[in-house]
Amino acid sequence: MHDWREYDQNSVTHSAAHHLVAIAELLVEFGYARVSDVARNLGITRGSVSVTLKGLKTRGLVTEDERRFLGLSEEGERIARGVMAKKQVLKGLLIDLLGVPEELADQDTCKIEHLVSDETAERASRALLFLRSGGKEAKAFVAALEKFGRQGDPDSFPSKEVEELAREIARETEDSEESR
Amino acid sequence: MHDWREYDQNSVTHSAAHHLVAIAELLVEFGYARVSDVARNLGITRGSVSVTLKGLKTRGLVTEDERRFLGLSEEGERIARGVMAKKQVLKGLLIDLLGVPEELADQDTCKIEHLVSDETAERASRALLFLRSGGKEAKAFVAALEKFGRQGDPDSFPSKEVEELAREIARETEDSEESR
DNA sequence: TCAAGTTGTTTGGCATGCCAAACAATCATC
DNA sequence: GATGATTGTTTGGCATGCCAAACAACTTGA
Repeated sequence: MHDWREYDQNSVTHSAAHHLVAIAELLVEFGYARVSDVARNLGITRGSVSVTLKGLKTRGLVTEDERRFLGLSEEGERIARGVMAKKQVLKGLLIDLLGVPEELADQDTCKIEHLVSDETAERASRALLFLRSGGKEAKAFVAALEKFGRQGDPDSFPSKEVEELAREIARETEDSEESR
Repeated sequence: MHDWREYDQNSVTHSAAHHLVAIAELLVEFGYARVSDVARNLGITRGSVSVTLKGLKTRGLVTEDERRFLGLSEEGERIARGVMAKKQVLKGLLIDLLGVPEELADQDTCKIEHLVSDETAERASRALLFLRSGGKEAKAFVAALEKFGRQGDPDSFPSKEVEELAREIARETEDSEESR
């Protein structure tokens, strides 16, 4: 049995994460954030934001002053920073390592940003830092990978080659599970 | 404004994807799949599965014979294969490239498997195939990355270093957006 | 000042996706 | 063939998260 339903069993839901990030971004960009601003930023109605933020205030993640300006608690800011950092790192890795177009990298990471574990994100950061360190192994790898990538015919996913690869990985994983 | 709500705007939802994959897996492993088997595999009740599959049958993704044995239509199997292949490829990349422990790689990819675009998955496949091709650039890169990774102190995510990296990427992205 | 716009909230509605409980139908075993 | 277990379905309930609409409380500009 898979624990697959953990997909939103993080400290905050996908929705909450985005509300927090929106506030953080607005604070940086404009110096303030109100319900309307968050709604505009997320592309949803003020009513929805109002309701969601009520919960986040109760949970002590979001603050509001007497002039209805929103802020983030220490915890709220920590979460927002974590989500934002994950997104940027993953996006950077997709672009720099895999050569994904920026637009698409943005879409993909937007969906998965808050789902990736801290450890995986940390490791991704290391890889990206290494890639950007300009070391010769990094340069050689990216160059060789790009050349290698061109060999593939980009028909619809998954290609037969990829399916074979997937089967291989599945076999390996099963083996290691059996030996437990 | 972000298009962040596209996170389940794929051809199938996270839930549906898992139902399809469960059927596919059961068919391979046992040769048949019934509602109960799917429920057990997913860790949810038979009632929930019954309701969900009703929809998937209507949409022509799942079939059922007179003995209540479930099957996948061509389209359903295509989707299931795609999701499974994405998961395996991403998992392989996390393990082989980033050195993520298998258990964690499994958890992470389980959450994001059906959210990643075909193109990104295809590129990830290329990278993994290259890594496994045994070329000298690949070996040198993995070795150097592992060494490089050890330099970091794995405190809580995101470390200051990672935050700085994230800010850098954000700056680059903003620049490219402005110049549009 | 007062009409018009902006803001935040509340409410009822909808969709997804899960559960538990009650059923009916089928199998299995003695 | 009766008993008990397994199977699939239906139903009402709950939680999340969105919308639209109606509202009250403000700004703001002519």
